[in-house]
Amino acid sequence: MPELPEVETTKRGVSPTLTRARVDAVTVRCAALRWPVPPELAATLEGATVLSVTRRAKYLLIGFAHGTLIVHLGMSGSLRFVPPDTPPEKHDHVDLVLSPEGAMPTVLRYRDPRRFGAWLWHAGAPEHHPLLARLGPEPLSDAFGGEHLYRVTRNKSVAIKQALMDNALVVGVGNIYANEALFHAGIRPTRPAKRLTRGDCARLAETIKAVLARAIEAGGSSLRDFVGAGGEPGYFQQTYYVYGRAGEACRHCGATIVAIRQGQRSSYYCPHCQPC
DNA sequence: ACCGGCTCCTGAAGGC
DNA sequence: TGCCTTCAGGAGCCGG
Repeated sequence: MPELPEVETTKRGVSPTLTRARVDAVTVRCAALRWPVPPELAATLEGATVLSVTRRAKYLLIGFAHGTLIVHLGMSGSLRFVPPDTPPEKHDHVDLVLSPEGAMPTVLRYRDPRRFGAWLWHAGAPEHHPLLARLGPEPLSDAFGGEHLYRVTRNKSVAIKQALMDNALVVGVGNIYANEALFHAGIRPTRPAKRLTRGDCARLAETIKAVLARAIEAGGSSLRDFVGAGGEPGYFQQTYYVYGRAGEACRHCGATIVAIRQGQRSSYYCPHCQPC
């Protein structure tokens, strides 16, 4: 499932080819994503040139002179380049046929089996789009840190694990990295957010940054997958300390990792390393 | 303002 | 062996 590191890796992978490329054609085979792909998307993009590829939270922002293409990978979405005339496979929902600057035509192909992703168009500045306007700070930016985390959790009785996944507080911390960061900070996911001390928040903010930065670094090695017609781009298996390890031994102390449910999500923790 | 629950969808996993 | 059921998950949205 694409978390922020996968989206960042995807951005870095597609950006060199996509930037300054001209969109020659847009094929939407299935418009039924999380929200309908706008019917006029093809007419809007055809003939236009990509000016920039950026990321905000888990949204990829493909900038044009007249607006922004907003792409979200949802749970199972992926982007890759394929040669022109490559037959689409099941779940290949959208193609951008591109003439990259100084290179042969190629196709940016979007696959998304579960169709939780999104392809949207926004004519104004992307930061004013309703989906982006109320987002919290980027976790790897200086705007996010212990002080911010402390301040925004003071009135939150919700569990810290759920607070971390609230995009209004901080973006890009999904289920996997919320669990992992809490483990490394020694904080149990069920603790009410407002019960975290300044020190807890400082430690937790640092482990969030470290865990995400490390995953992005690991993702760099998969960038080669973007250039060929090859396999799945950007997703990388890492060694997790708690996520998905219910019943297994803690890598630090050997205690048995516990799984619980919090707000329709799986949480995992070590009862010894995360005492409360 | 806050918070819990629902929802979209399909592949994978589990049970008999 | 195979079919049927259950479940996970990002995150917006709605109702209390």
